[in-house]
Amino acid sequence: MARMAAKDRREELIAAAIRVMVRDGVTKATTRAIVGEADMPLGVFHYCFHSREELLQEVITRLTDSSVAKARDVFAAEGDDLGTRVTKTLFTFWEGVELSPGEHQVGYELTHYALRQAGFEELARRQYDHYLEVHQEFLLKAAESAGIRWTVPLPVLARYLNAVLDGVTLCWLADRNSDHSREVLRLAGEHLMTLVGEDD
Amino acid sequence: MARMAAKDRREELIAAAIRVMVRDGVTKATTRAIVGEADMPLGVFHYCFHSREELLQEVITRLTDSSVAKARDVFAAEGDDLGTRVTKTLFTFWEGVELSPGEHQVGYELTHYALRQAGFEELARRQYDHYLEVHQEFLLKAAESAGIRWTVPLPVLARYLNAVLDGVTLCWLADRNSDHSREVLRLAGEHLMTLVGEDD
DNA sequence: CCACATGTTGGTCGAGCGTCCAAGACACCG
DNA sequence: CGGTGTCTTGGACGCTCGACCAACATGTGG
Repeated sequence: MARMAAKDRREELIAAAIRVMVRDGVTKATTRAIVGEADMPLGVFHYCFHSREELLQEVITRLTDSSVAKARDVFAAEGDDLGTRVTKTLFTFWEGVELSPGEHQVGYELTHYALRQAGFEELARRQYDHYLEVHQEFLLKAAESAGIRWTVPLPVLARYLNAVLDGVTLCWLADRNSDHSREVLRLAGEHLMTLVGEDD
Repeated sequence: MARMAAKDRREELIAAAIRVMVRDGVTKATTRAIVGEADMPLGVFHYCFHSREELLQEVITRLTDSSVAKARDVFAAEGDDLGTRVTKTLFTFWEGVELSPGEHQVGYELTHYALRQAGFEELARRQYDHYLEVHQEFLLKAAESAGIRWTVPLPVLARYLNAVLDGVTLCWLADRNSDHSREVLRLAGEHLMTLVGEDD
């Protein structure tokens, strides 16, 4: 095998682990499956990682960071009125779900894994802290640029938004009813538009 | 060990499996952990079940049936106006979540397990079909006894309700923010009340 | 009382798992 | 050139898992 710095190999292994998880699920992402995906000999694994848990920890943070970044890109669009901006954001998010369901599925699987693994609960908490933060940020900026304020406390509204997106995704992963899922998003978007007040 | 019909032993093993899952998670529910919880010798397991998957299948259907039945009990209350009835239902559901988080956690874990296990996807679909059906039933009966109709198609509204509950629960399992979770439920309840029209 | 069905038990098998290690290959620097 | 630190590799370990089975115990019906 070509000689490579341990740091670089770590990155490739993390990427390979994510690919395996997306394709086959978190539980199937064994050390052997991961090095197999990366086409490396087994011994490499524990030369680059203290333990399998260390890699999993890394995967969780990378994956939430990347999905947070992806979400931030979603609401980059300026120049629309509040209503179409909210709608666009919701449906752009939804496109992402339908385009790559595996990634979202892995997100949930990792959350539940972390909640059960002693010492990993904190990671699950941080995961949702980030999600809530992103949604709050979106709501704040949208309100600012539209010159309105939300009539519901921002943390609550962010949690509501997060809940609807998570809930719709979860249900769709099970029954794949795209039409109804989109209708729910439309409904939630319209609801948000009823929660605006005059700017203060 | 006292002699017992295989059918009865099956039931005890299923119950033991559920206890293990609620306490330690689905992945920890190994054949050995389950017979240990039921205080039976290991050999019993494959005398009562073809395979571990057969038991898991049974656990999934039992657990969704029981949570569906529990949900049905929640909205038994008659004699209130629509608003308080909706509120009461949401918060009774929420009490159940805070009282026994493990059960709900297991529900999600089993969904994701089923979605990954070849031949089990159908079970995940059925699980959510049942949930949606219960929510739809609630919305229908509530509307009937209040003499109103919903201005949104019932399947969509049921999915919306399901999404909010699932999403709030999932987020709370990670960060345990009860106050904000309840505020979200209140918000969703108020939203529902804006979706009523005159009876037709 | 025998025969047959049903239930009980402890041990064992092979596979897969995370982890570890010794031995070698390679690169860089004094 | 020799030495030192970094990387590579295949194999091996101890363990847990789902599954299986032969031998035995117990109940039931003729």
